[in-house]
Amino acid sequence: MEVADKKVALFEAVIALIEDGVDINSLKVSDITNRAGIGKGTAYEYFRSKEEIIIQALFYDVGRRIEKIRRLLRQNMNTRDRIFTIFQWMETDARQKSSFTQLFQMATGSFEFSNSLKEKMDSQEGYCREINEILMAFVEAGVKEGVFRPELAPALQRTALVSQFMSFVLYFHQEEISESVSVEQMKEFLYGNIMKMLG
Amino acid sequence: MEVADKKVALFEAVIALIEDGVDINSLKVSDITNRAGIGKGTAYEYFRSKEEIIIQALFYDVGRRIEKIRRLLRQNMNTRDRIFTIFQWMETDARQKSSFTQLFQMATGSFEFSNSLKEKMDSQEGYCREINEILMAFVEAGVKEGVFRPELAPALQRTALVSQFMSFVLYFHQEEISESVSVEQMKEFLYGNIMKMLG
Amino acid sequence: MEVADKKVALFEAVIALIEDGVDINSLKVSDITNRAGIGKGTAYEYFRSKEEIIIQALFYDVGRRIEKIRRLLRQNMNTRDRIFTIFQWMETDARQKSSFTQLFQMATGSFEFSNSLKEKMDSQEGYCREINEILMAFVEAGVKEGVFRPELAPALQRTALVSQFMSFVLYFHQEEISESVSVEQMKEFLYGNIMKMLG
Amino acid sequence: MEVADKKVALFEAVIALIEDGVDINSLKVSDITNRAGIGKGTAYEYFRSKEEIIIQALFYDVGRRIEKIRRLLRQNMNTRDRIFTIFQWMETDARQKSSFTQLFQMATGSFEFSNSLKEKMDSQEGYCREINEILMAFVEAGVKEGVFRPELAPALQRTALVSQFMSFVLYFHQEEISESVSVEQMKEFLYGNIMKMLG
DNA sequence: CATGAATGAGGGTTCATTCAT
DNA sequence: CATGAATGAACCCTCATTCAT
Repeated sequence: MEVADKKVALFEAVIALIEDGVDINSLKVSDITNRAGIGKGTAYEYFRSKEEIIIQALFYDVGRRIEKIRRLLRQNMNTRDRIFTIFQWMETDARQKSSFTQLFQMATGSFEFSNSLKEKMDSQEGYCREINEILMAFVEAGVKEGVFRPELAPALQRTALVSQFMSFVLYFHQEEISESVSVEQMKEFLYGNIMKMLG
Repeated sequence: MEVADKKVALFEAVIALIEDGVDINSLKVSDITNRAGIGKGTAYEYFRSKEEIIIQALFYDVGRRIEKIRRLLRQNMNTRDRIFTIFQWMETDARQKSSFTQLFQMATGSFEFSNSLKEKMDSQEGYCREINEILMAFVEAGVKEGVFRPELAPALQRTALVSQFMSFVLYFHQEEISESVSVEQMKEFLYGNIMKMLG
Repeated sequence: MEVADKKVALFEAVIALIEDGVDINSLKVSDITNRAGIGKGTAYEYFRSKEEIIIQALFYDVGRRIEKIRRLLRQNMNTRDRIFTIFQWMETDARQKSSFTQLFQMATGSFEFSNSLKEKMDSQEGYCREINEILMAFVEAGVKEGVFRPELAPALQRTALVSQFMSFVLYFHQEEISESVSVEQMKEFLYGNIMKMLG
Repeated sequence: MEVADKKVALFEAVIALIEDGVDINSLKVSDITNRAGIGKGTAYEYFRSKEEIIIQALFYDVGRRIEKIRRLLRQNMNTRDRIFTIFQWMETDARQKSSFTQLFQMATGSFEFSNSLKEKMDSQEGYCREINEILMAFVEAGVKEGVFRPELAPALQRTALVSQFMSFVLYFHQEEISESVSVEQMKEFLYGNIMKMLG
């Protein structure tokens, strides 16, 4: 447990730094360990390289957040509530410079980080797959509930869903629109869009 | 003009390297100048730092592509044709690791590059505004044409539009779906979504 | 006694590692203590530094081996038998990467180990003196026995002796010759050389 | 040629440091470049690693010295003169902590330096072979001249020769003997030994 | 102007040593 | 006492930037 504690302390430090706006590519080991309140050398008792720390930190964070949304969605509710639950979750957990954004960038392929760690990047798909599973379950439940059209290919339904969730992320990054449209209005608009596309 | 030539040569080199899959954060000055076929020191005759080169290169590329889509959209056509024109443009110009993707990442905020250059990042909004203008003109034309509902706030119409364009980018990054759904099917699906949301 | 046991355990570990082919300059404290089966910190209860451990280990090993050859040579025998006894001893005790080789390298001066420990290096001459005593006693006995010429300065006689013993060490390091000449042939050749030089 | 100059400057710096008594294993890149009068980074324009610098420096030095002894031995002379020529050469070129000593230690196998460069160590045998060739030519010439017994296997003749040359090196490292026996006396003694063994 | 050789600041990593348990 | 987790000094190497030619 001690070991896990130290690892987690480093993870939290990485996440905190990212949320503070430090670019992932300019994170220094000393920054991380200082933030974690431990010595520079100590990090190497638990990880073999800086990259290992950062990547595992991202995975740790994303995993934690995915677990959370999973738990939230397990509660019985209808599709509308589920969609708003996801909006709520994104608002608190997947906003800004969080590791969710990092993940998204991984998905678009530009997060290379280092040539030697592409292998690890593949296991990242593990999380993509997890997210995908959540989305597919979401789609399935919507169909079962009778609010999503069953004849539409699930992959396309998922695409439509994701498009509105991405819009929600973008909303937070566009000062201009977030000033003229309230969060609640935006949620209703996006929800309406989903229903128009899939209903 | 000589000067502009050298600058452009450097820009093209940066763009070529990015399209070759080199991560933007691991671009080296020597790589860029070698690719541009000029001496390493020469780059510093025209730019004050590596970051200046790269950022201006991205802007150069994005600007050129925006100019292209502007020109394409100036041709008289209906909304459907305009949407497919944009799809077409994205397919050839904004695919992969292009500067469009980079721009998108700038938009989501994680492309910091360096703490000392945040100021330059702000001028990036210049391009965002340009893109925004294009989109707003697009919306306006759709309304004028009678295919987009006029009562919907333009900012929301734009959001809906962008969501489907983003989905198109994502489509190219998801092997799983790009294998089961053809590009044409996806275009039709996304077009349909736009019409459902805005029509 | 406990204390001595721990020290000896560390010495044996150092010697074992050297005989395993680990370079003396890349020995790590953790390697040594792991091999000795004790905790890393414990080593510092008995020694002030890594270098102290290693140097003392070498001395311990060399001292033990010298004691052995002393004992062997105390048995009454003639010069020829004594020479072959030394060959035999070298074959089993002073071969390979043993501390004898290390000692030899100390003698040729290149084993510095660290600038701060030159003082300790001087005490190393203690062992040189011991070896020297053995050799001088050897020479004296040879003269007394009447097989070594008495008119030759003992220091020179010793030089001649050592030259053939060194050749024996070298023999083990030259695959080319150790394949074409058997150990016994080599011993006879070197013995003959000694007699030619000193007889 | 410029390039070669820089390389040679680094080689000379390494050699000078070694002759100053700095241990080969504690040479720092900054020491070397400071001594060579160039910037630290510059070394990496010509070599890929510190080890490459040091190893090539040793080879450079040994090669140069071997070339010198070759040239000296090419002059027509009898065996006695050749032996004294080698003594002379050792006195000026192969004394002390020179790269010759380093080479000798490589030969006895304890110069590991680094695990990743064992391959290069094999090419070191190139020099061993060169030295061997010189010695074998020496033996052959002695036999042809009629001063070395032809019936003795060349490998054994070489062993005998080397034993006395090694004794000469040792002589310089033993204050005790170098104080009581003059260099010339030692040379005559060792020469006499060679003739007794091989004549 | 154009160059690329030279530079050195900066950062990742190792490992001897310490000290709280 | 014994331990091994924690530490940070030390060092190799990279690469953006400079400047003499």
